[in-house]
Amino acid sequence: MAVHSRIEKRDVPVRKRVYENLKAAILSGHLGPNERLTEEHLAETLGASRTPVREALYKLETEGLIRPLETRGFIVSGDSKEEVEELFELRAVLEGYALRIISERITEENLQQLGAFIDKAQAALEAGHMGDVFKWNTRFHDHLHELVSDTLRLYRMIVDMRKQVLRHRKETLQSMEGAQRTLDGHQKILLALQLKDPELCEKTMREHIKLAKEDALLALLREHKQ
Amino acid sequence: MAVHSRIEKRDVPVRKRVYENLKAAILSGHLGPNERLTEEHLAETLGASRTPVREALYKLETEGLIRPLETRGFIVSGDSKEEVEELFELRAVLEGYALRIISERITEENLQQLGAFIDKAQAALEAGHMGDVFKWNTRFHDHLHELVSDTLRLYRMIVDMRKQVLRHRKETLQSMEGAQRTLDGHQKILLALQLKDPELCEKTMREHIKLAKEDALLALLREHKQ
DNA sequence: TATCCTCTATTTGTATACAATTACCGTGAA
DNA sequence: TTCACGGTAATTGTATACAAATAGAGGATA
Repeated sequence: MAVHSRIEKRDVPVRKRVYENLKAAILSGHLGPNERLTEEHLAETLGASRTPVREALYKLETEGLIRPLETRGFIVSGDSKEEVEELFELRAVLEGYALRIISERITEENLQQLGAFIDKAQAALEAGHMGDVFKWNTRFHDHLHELVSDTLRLYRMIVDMRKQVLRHRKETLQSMEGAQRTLDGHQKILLALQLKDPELCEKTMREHIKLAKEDALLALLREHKQ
Repeated sequence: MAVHSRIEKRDVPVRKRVYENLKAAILSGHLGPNERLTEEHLAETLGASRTPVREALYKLETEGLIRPLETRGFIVSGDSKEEVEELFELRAVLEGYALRIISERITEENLQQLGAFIDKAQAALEAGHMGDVFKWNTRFHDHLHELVSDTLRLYRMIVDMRKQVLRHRKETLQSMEGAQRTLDGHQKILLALQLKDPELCEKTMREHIKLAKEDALLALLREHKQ
């Protein structure tokens, strides 16, 4: 019967739980930039020993969410203008390339699905349901990403970076005109895909993400001012 | 026994030493693809405990050099045609973008340095010193990479991927005509940089790496045939 | 012989122990 | 006050211990 020990424990590894918790705390802003992280303290807080904590920390480091201090410990990566810019620039390059690949393998069904997401987002926008707009836009991107999930490196990089972007996007999509601009971008992307023009696809996606970069930078500026 | 505090130990962390050793073993082919890695065994072999070994393993995993087995342990990543292709395609994209950035900030001094590397490689080639050709070509790329070392993410990605490439390049540059082609590529890159044309820079670097991809694939094919 | 089961040896996940390093704070001298 | 120094606390690096999970090798049964 191999009963899993006692009652409560799920089968999810502690290391994973710690990692997810930390990541969530950072991305949600609950752990602010430049906040100091020590193994012991985290272990205590999260109810684990230092071993899984330290493994989670190293993973977060390679993902760029935290960075090692000169001597000891880590701090949450800041969101300086430079870092945000670099993040978006890289996304532009990688997702641009991804769209190029996608354009060579996309099916009619995929195209319809993407179109449906755009329509739903558009409808939500007109109804003023900003939360839904965000949801369908996210679906749009996720659907695209799934189409390169077999090119593992690329997929991982894109997903990693996209997760981090969410931190800088907290208040970006709030404005109606910003949301409309995003949707227009998605429409252009869909069109490029329909034309099955790799060059155009890459270019369009790059431009789309560069626009998002501008929004993120503006949001950052606003945040710092207040 | 417990006292290992004699004179011998350098200050380099065990974890780092283990990581370097493993990486070297994999990249040199000493640990072949699909070779199974278990923590205990590695720890014993490398004269360390499991803790640093396991940290090194996780790091190698995120770098793509090894991959986790379904249930337990890791294996050295294979070099299937698909993986090699993906690796080079991504390098083409990232290094292409890097060269675009570089073109906007490169100095006259840098240009001369790069030119000098090309000249030295050319001279070595004509003298038949293939080892030196390789060395100067490597310097050429390293010098370029240093110029984006401040954009940390990009730099890390590029350096990581380049390390892995070396594995597939063992016998690539052996042929004279292959080496000459590489050198011509470097010359074109330098020219694009001198023109300070970002678009051309990106395009040229992409093409250069795609050529290298073809070489690597040919070498792989040869290897598998024999 | 084939199949299923059980028991054991491996192997990993997590916790803990301990030594080495570094930061931090307080005290005393200039 | 400011600087220097010394000792203590905090923190990390590594090793080890132990429990949980899995694979693999017989052994029993048909």
